[in-house]
Amino acid sequence: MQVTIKDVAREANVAPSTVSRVIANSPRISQKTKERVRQAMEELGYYPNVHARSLANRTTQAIGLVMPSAATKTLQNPFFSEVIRGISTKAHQNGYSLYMTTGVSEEEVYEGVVSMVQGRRVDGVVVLYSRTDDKVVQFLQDSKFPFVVVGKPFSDSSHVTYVDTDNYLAGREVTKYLHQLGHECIAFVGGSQDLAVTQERVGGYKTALMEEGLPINESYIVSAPFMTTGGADAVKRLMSLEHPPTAVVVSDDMMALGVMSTLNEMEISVPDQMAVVSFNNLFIAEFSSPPLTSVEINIFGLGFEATNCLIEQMNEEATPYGKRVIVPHYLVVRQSCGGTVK
Amino acid sequence: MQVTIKDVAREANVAPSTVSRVIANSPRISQKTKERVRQAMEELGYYPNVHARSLANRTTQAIGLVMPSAATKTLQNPFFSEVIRGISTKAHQNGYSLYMTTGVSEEEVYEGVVSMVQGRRVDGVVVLYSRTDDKVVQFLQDSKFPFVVVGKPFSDSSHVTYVDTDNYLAGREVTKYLHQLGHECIAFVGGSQDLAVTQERVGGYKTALMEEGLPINESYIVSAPFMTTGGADAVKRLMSLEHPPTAVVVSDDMMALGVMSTLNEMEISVPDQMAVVSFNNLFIAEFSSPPLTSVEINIFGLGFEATNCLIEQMNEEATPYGKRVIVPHYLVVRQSCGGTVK
DNA sequence: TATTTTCGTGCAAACGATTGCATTAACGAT
DNA sequence: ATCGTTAATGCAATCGTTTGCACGAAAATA
Repeated sequence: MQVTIKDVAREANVAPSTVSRVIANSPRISQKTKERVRQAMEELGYYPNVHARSLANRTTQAIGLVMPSAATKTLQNPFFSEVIRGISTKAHQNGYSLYMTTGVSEEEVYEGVVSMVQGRRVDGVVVLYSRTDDKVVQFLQDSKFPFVVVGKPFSDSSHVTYVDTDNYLAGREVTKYLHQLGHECIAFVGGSQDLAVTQERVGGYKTALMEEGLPINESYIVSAPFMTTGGADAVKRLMSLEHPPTAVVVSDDMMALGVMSTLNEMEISVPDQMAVVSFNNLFIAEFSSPPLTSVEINIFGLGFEATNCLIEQMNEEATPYGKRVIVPHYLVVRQSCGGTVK
Repeated sequence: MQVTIKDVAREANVAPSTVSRVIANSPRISQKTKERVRQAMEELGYYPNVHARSLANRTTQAIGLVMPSAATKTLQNPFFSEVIRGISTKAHQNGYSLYMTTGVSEEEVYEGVVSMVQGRRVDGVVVLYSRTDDKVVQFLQDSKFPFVVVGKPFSDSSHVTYVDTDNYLAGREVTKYLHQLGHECIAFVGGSQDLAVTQERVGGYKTALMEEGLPINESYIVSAPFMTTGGADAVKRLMSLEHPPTAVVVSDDMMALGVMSTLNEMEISVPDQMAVVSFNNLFIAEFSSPPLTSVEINIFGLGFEATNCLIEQMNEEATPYGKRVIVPHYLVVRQSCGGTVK
């Protein structure tokens, strides 16, 4: 049977309430009693029952994680391990632990969130993706529950707190970078169009083209829904154009891997015949051949900052509504873009 | 304020206990009442408070995850995302959710486990790594708490339930495969020596050499503690030997990536001058250049099966102690080993 | 019709903490 | 010696469920 607070109380010759106050380190308890109680806790190997505690003080010391549905391949992207590492680091520092539900469909994920919020299983939620018209964000907002989004939420983003990379800027920068290297025909390969990241990055890409006086060619913009495998189709489509591009901006390292692998099969050499630049700077970027030039977006930092905001919000130290944090990024130049094109 | 069971009871004109029984779908409640109550729940948007529930029935419907400490790079290995995907799929199917603590040091991880077990936060635990002399496994065993290990636990493995690949066999097979291709000088690059996987795989490797009548050359066996970067040192050491190997067994795809990248820098071509084979068959294996020949170990399945065992154990349907499940593996041949060496 | 079963429900005691308020003892001030 | 303070602790209600047992009504049996 479990050791309860009463056992400790009995052992230390005090009331349960006193033990509780010792746990909370209340100044109202004398030093002497505290020591006696602590000793008793030690001896009996007492650990407070978290559920009793949560029930009584209406707090859980847990943060909920909302991930894309387990069915999708998205989850395989090391991006997630890394955000979670950031989240869990900050969470741990502040004594929170992590809680996750999953579901195979979006509907199930949604149900999971609802019951974790309404069932008071967590004190706050980090949402790890953002797509157009998302029920989850809507729900969290309506129930006035503390939450923060990693990435830019679509709906009403002015009222929700989120942590993001300036993807628009990053998209613009890499495109300009390619132009500086001498490329005039620059394509864009992105993930699912209803992800905010994709839209932002493609937006930056277009702006850059305009600013540099290059034409925007819609057939240069392709989206490949399935991460790596999708890359293959995208590349084939691009290369079969009358004027195939000489450089390509890929919206994710994983996808870039797929793109390069396909180019390799087609015996198109990177970077000589095709420059490739991508985003996220996952550790595999360093070890691909050729090593990828990629935008470091500090994924760990995104998770860490998000959790930071969430904790502020839960403690009601937060700005009333809708704080946004932009984590800085920078381009890491490796070999996939080669040098200047003559 | 939260909607409680009492509110529902009032609304439906029954006692709270009846509502509770409706939730549990007890056969003792008439169909008519059930409907009335369900309607009331619907109307009020009732969700049971999980903590009250856990407190009352001493069950949490949650599974704890023990991961290597967040400090290590280990966590970046996509291996983890994939096991977790397996775990969460099975967990979700059976109405369990996942709970994780982390810590920066091993000590903190241990403390996390203790308080999650003693605090009754979870009903069972999946341990995602196994090293020599592990306090966590020891503790779980001593407290007779349901748990299962992914990978082989060292201590007293006969009494603990675990799910694993036959790493010994796999190590033997790939080594023989390389020998069949004509290689005589086969090296082994592994991760940390106190991980069970490493020891098993190296064991299989040695056995194969013996069985094939090849000498065991200790300087051919190197271990590289830090995943990818470590690969560099390992390769350099191997290539500076008087008789450098012509093939290498690498104990993990990630590390193999590092190895190939270093070989690439040293202008040693894979597979022409060096054959590389590795384990895990992560999706990146397919997209590296050259694509990696790797042992598919069904990581998702490991997680899934582990959770399955755990659930059996928690329901006390399990064999008393120490069940072991071996998930089958097979070699996926791609291009990193080339064809037969003359 | 009287008596026993069965069925459907309610009562109230757990589960293991927290916390507002009451209580007691000690102590200095009058 | 009495009173008002203050400091340290205890009492008991509360958090929102579950569940063993009791109870009354209806159905089945005698």
